[in-house]
Order: sequence, then C-alpha cells, then structure tokens
Amino acid sequence: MNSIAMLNKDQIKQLFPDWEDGLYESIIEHAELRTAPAGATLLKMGQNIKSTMLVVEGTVKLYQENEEGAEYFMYHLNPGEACAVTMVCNYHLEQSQVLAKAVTDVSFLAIPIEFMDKWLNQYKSWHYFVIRTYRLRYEELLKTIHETAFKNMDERLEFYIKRQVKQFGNTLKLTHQEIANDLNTSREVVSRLLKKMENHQWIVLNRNSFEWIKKD
Amino acid sequence: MNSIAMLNKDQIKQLFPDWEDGLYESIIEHAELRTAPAGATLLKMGQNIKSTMLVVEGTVKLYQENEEGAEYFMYHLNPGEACAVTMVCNYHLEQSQVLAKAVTDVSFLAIPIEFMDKWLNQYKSWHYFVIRTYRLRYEELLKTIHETAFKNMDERLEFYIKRQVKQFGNTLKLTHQEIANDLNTSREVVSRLLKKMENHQWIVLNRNSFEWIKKD
DNA sequence: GATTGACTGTGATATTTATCACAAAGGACT
DNA sequence: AGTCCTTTGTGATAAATATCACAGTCAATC
Repeated sequence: MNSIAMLNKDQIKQLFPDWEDGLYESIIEHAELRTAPAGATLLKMGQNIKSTMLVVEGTVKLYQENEEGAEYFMYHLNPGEACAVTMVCNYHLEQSQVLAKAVTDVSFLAIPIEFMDKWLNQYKSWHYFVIRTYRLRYEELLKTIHETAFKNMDERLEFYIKRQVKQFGNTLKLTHQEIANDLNTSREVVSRLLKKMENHQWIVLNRNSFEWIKKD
Repeated sequence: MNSIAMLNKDQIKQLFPDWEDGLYESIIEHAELRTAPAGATLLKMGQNIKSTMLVVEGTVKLYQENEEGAEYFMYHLNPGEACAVTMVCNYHLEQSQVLAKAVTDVSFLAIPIEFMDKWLNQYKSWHYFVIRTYRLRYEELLKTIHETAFKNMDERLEFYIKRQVKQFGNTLKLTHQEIANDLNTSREVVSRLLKKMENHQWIVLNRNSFEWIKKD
C-alpha cells in the first residue's frame, strides 16, 4: 500500500458533498491517500483498527471470515462510502470483525482513529456521515441475513449475481471457484447451478466469465 | 399497548446514564411510556416507522422475517438499549426491515421520529447514543451472520441456547417448536439435536423447558 | 504443436437437513 | 379415570448440499 499525493478540496467535495467546510480541511491535513491493487487485503479479521477507511476509487468487498479461513461475502463499498467497522470512537483496542478486500485497484483515505472522537464533537456533518454509514451497512447486513437464513443455494446464487451485475455490469469476470468462496459453498455446486441457469437462458457461460441475460 | 404514567428524570437517568441535561427533559416532554405483554408484536416487517423505541423494562427479540412469515432470530434488546431500525432521521416513509416481539412483559419509551433530526442537532449525547446503538446492533448482526453462514444446525443451536442462557439463566422455558421457529428449522430437527445434547450431558430435558448444565 | 496449469462439467456417493407419519407422554379439565 | 390437546420422540424417506473422482477444455508458454 503506497501513500501518494493528497486530493484537493474539490475532489473530496465531489465524493462527500454533504460535509461542512472545516471538515474538508481536516481531511486534507490528517488523512492519508492510499492505494491498493485488485485482490489486496485491506483489513484482516482480528486486526487492530488503526484508521478509518473512506473509499475514493474502486470497489471494496466486505467479508465475514471463520476460523478456518473460509469467507462469506456481505456487501460492497463504493467511492464515497465508508467502512462502518473502522469508524470506532474511544478505543484504540478494537479489533476488526470483518475482512475487507480490494476488488479492483482502489484508492482510499485513511484517517487515524484518534481523530474520530474529536471530529464527532467538532463536525456535525461528520456525525451525520457516521450515522448514515452505519445505517447503510446495517441494512446491507439485514439483506445478507435474509438470503442466508431463508434461501436455498440457487436463489442465493441468483441474488449474488444480481448484486455483482449492479456493481460491474452484465458481464462478470468471475470463476466458479471465486463465487463458491464468496458464498461459502463448493465449486461443483456453483458449476451445476450456473449450468442450470444457462439452460434457463438466464446467463451465457464462458471461460473465466459469464453474462447475465435474464430480463426481469 | 397502553400509555401510562411517564418516568421521572432519575429513573430515565438510571437507564441512560450518559445523556445530557436537556435531553432528559425532552424525553419526559415528548416520549410516551408504553407497555406490551409477553409475546406481543411491537414492530412488523414493512410497517411504517413512526417512533423510536427505547427499552425500559423486559426483553425484546428482533427477527428477520420472510414472505411466508417464517422468522429468524437475530438478537435481544434489554433495558437501556434501543432499536436501531427505528432511529430514522429525515424520512417519515421508512419501513421496518425487522420484526420486534416482546419476550417478557415490556415497557418502553416511544419517541415520535420527528424529534430524531432535531435531537441529533441539539444533543451531542443523543448523537453518541444513536451511533453506539447502531454499532452494537451491527456487531450482533455480524455474529448472527457468522453462525448462519458457517455453522451446521448443531452448532447454531448451541450458540442459540447460550445466548438465551445469558439472557434468562440456565433454565429455559422454550418448546422445541419455538426454538425451531427462531432458527428457521423444523421441530423434529431441534428435538433430535436436543436429545443428543442430553446424551452428552449438556442439558436436562423437561416438558416445556430444559436446563443448560454444560460447564465450559 | 506439445506441455502445463487453471478452469469447467458431471457422475457417484456421503452428509446434512427437511418432511411425513405416527406413537407416546404429560398436563388440564371434567 | 377418561378425554383432549400440546409436546416430545423417533423411524422412514426425500431433498439439498458437500465431497470425491476424474475427464475434458481452454489459454498461455516454451
């Protein structure tokens, strides 16, 4: 992860239009603009949280992870969005309960968490931003629970694909193994279900990718 | 649901010790103290949210619900805790994504949501309270996802029982059917798994209740 | 164009969970 | 004690998913 030149106020303002004046300046002063290549792990489970992450470019994927290293995809973060988990106030001891990975090349603002408390006190717009972030992520988790608790794998796969399509368009560059990892199932199960979808003409299968063509 | 006499400042302060002075008075002025009997539904999925709920007495259970009315238990709310879902600002149009039920007889403070925006502006301690509420609920959801995504039914049942034990003590007054509903599985499955736990001497089974005796 | 390695397809089988069927047990009430 | 209703126990079977095994396919590389 490299630290490169900072954004200027207008650039930040475009991403986070609802903030107040002093806050932009504080960001410029104290945040660090970092980059990471596609596939990089940005935050590990159990890792001490040292900074808050605001996505500037690219897409980040948030996972739950278990003891054996199995992953479970929860939701995406896009430019202008923030990682709720890292917005800790008070403690320097909080450990991450999630795994965050860069899907594409990403750049993000990293703010040392010692500013969290201060900014909450100082900037109303930051306060609102934190609440909005939690609310949005909370709602994403509810959707994830809904799928996981009530649906069979075929429907969960469809939901998963639709989420990806919304993010990346109809052609998805994903191997069956990658999908299986995200859904915590096995490659064979995904292959068979995708084949069924192809038979139903919901998708067109290719090597290393497929296209969603279902109209609904 | 009845509206009864309001709490006094000291009583509220005991439940919510971190608030500031004006906020207690605003609560007394605008909140309504309501009660509901054990088993009552406090909030339905899809229902328009008209007020924020702060638990005063008793325990509330939060569920996800699907189209067919199947339920999935997510977490408890205890006195001094609040329902994150109902802490909406801005909109009067938000619909509940969760189902809330009284486990015991409960009393709670209901605050019309038109005050949410105002209080966020006016009271820092309220702002912090909202953030803390979201954070706590978010973490509960993460735990729920972890269990649901990675564990088999035997482990999920154990996790479920331990949560209940933490709430209500070692003797749980639950039928197998009730547990099955909370875990979105079938009564037979629960019966068989409980019987196994009894054989392992983790529990003692009785009619309409059982006792957790595993020491770990 | 032969080799290599990652990806995909698919049968066979095991495991987990759901569903059906029905019996037995316990408590409440007459 | 007998009736009724809810709860619990458990076999049999079905359905969903996981695992194992292996073959075929494609693309990159030498």
